[in-house]
Amino acid sequence: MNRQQTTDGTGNPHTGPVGPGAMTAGETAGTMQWAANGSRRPTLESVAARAGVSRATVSRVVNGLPVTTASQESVKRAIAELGYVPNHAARTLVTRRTDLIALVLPEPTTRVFSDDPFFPGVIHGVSQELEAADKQLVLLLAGSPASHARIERSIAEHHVDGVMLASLHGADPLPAALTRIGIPVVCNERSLGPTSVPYVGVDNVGGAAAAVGHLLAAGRTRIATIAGPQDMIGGIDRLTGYREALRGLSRRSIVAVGDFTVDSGAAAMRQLLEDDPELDAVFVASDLMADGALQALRQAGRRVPDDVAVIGFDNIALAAYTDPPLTTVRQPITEIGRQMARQLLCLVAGTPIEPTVVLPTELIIRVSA
Amino acid sequence: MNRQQTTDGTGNPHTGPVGPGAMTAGETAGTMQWAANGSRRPTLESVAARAGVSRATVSRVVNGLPVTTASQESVKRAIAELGYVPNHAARTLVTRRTDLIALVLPEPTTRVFSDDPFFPGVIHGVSQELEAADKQLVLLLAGSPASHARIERSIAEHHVDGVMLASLHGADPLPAALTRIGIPVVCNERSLGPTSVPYVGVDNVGGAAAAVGHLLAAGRTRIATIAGPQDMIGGIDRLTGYREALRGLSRRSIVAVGDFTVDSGAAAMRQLLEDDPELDAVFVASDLMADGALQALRQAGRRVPDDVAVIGFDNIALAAYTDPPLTTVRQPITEIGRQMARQLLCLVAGTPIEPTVVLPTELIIRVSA
DNA sequence: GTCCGATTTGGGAGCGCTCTTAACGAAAGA
DNA sequence: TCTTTCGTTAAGAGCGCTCCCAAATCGGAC
Repeated sequence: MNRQQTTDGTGNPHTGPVGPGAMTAGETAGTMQWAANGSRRPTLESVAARAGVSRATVSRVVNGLPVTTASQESVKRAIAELGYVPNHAARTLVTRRTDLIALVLPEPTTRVFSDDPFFPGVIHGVSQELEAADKQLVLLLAGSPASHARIERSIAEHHVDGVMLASLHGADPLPAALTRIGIPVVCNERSLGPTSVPYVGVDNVGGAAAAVGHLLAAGRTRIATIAGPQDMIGGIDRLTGYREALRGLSRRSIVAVGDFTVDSGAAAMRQLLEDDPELDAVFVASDLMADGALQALRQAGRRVPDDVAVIGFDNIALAAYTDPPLTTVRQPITEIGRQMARQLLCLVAGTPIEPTVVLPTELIIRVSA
Repeated sequence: MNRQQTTDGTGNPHTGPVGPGAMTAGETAGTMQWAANGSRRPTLESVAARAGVSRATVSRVVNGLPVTTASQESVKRAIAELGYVPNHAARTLVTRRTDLIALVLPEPTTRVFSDDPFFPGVIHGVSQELEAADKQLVLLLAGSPASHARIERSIAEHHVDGVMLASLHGADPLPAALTRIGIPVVCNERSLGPTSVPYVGVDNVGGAAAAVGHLLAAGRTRIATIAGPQDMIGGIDRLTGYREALRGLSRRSIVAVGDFTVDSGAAAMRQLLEDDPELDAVFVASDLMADGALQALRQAGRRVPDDVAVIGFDNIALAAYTDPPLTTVRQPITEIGRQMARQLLCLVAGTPIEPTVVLPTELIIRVSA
């Protein structure tokens, strides 16, 4: 990392042959400087000229195709001497690959990166997998409808090789639009729209049912739920799991709906206490909402878990720090990202995949239930 | 969003003129389908042929350059009919712009996206600003040394127009390497290396001093600190602020060092209690470490804030939920991202900038001090 | 020494776009 | 009516790379 700046003639615009003698004594071989003197970066052509071979041969070396050892060596030396780096755009133009993978987060950005560690977790998993495949991650945050259009355009420009969609709302037209453009798509959770797209989901129903089962086993009798938004799979399926666990037990379901935020959880909890002051347990469809519910219960003078047991969903870091620490259903967030990336990479490579991946959830018992 | 699939001949490989009569009755003008029949996407050439003008004229329309109303209209119609979208790679090849901006996070990925909301916050700010400028965000997570090399290569490929570096450790060679490549760079906090790079920082010294001042004003006499890593500006400057506030008061400084994680904070706290059992206050250089410190104090049987006052730094969401809620120094994380992006966009556009931006910090008083 | 087959290499075309240059057409002046 | 001038448009030359195909080269067998 101690390269020195040189101003020799090798980086000049002329692309004619450059003899080996062109290097002056002051140069450090392998670390030549082409940016400093304002000249163009070296091209395949200039490397070829220096190595005394053709463009095609250099291209073969760069791409690891078979070449005789002799020319391989001279090419490699020329590459090192000139500091050649292939031009990404030129390569993309002909191969039609960009090695770019997009992750679309169609949430208002304020929600995406405020408290909810879901998206950071997904990004983490995705980037692990992409790094291994030597692809780059393009982050597309679609807060406004305007950016929705922008995303579609940017993808239509064939700017990326594949797209991951996380956390879709309702029958979002994006999966269908992207499929029509002919670009590989993988979703987080199944699509609610008419178009079916490969997806990676978690066992929301099973997780919710396990939570409610735990409450039942603890002898709770009036179990309410704070559901998530009913235009999202997570919201819908966790409510379904709650209902399934209660079905046949002649237990009435007591439902309020939130939008996965802390405030909506608190509001929903107040509503539930009003609807049924006798309730002794709540299954909440997200930890953030559960935190809001805990606050509301405290304000209402209910003790947790003595008076009311509370179970959340997600197992975010915050869950261990609420008062009391939150019993919750863990979903493997990082693994979702990893699996989405893995699936998409297969799709991009043309390898057939199992279009549906459902990851398990797990009940984490702390203090609140 | 209700396009229908058609299989007319317009999308065929031939690029000769296509008369207006080529559209069959079954087509929906403006929504033609070129991907479904496996043919190539329309090019400038095919749009030109259909509009009865030259490539150059279409290019002008696409780029908003002046063109007579007549040809403008026919071109726009042809673009709509063919569903033309410009090819990003081809454009990049000649303009040498990619409209891609990289954000490099040179942390072990596990730390980047686990509990620390610093990076999500920066990403949030950055993407707000980039969206406004119609640039795309490429996320480069540099966990291992191997990925360090990968990042340098990918940037050398002229894959992005500019780079933002967040949270550098020590004298990281990356800023210098990127500057040498000739690509605009903006850092988060000033560089510790020999190369000076434009940066956006926060008033770490002032924030730390304010925190310690608050402790002094509350009558605390033995004020310790848990410093951050001493190879990062945040770690160094917050320690400096602590020392400056104590200077001249003939107060001994009591220092332990952590690495910004919860566990290191707990360990440091235990060390401090051992070094000076009489201490009555701690300024901790990050909220995550402060949370660890709180746990350690609880385990040691010290009451907060009665026995020991604690102040953190960052004001992450968790700070409001610790036991007791944490008094801390807020730094405007999103604004850091926004400013970095704004600075970099200027640099990319060739506009001169003020190379140093320092954002204010603010003491948030809760319960712990 | 010659021939054939198998490798290896070089040249050329083309990916889709922008930008410069030159030709073109229309309007204005003589 | 003919020339001058201005604005518009068309054509062409790349940008740097990959890939195809033909030419060159090598090795071994006869």
